[in-house]
Amino acid sequence: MGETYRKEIVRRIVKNMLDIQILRMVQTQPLWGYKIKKKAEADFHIKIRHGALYPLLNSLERKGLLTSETEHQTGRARKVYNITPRGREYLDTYYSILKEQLESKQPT
Amino acid sequence: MGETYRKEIVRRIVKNMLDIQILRMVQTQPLWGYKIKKKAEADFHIKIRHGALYPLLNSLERKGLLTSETEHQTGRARKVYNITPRGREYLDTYYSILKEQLESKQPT
DNA sequence: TACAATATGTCCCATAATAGACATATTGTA
DNA sequence: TACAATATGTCTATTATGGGACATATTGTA
Repeated sequence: MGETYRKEIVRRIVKNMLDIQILRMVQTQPLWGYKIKKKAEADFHIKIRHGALYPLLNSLERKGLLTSETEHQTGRARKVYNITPRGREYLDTYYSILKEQLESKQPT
Repeated sequence: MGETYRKEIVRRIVKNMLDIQILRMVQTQPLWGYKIKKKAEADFHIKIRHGALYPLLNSLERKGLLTSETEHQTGRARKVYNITPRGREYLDTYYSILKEQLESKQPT
């Protein structure tokens, strides 16, 4: 069927909205950078560079959309991220705009 | 209410998916560049540079997502754009990915 | 003892994107 | 007759982005 452009559009959305995709993943379950990388690569079939991901995670924490706790149990320390109320607000706003796009309304 | 991030997210979507927003507008009614600029600025409350818009419209036509007919009636000639079956396919794929995002599914 | 995998971080350079100017043409209005 | 609005187009200098290297640390395995 008409899935010619699927890969291209998914790629564009993940590339430009990677922070939002991270919020979506972390909302489902707390995750750390390395796991987010692996999960995003598996889910979206695109390559995520860690050199871009870790600075992004740090900036999301600075913006108050994520919080982190360092876990020392396994191997090298992991920074496990959780979504904050602000992060949920950001996601909810995103979802409400998507709904309007689907209803063919222009965001106001 | 929680609309703190609304402007920012709309801006990001329109900036990164301007071609898709153009397809959405043109699907509703045939439009020309100047009108698309004015409509996008009114609907999304962002500034659209014509120096970016016209090359984008030409590339959408080259890709077969839009077709144009030149109208000579009024003032300077207008290139009135219509969406093509390919353009509709592109939009439909976009909408199906948005639906998956809303259902919290990962695109496959 | 290497090497692969896990885990997080910075930095640079080449390429890509963007803002804004330059360019032209028509119509209506002050 | 200017000027604003309509209408479409290109070009360049600056800015932003991205790929990939450099860096370090731990655990498990061949």
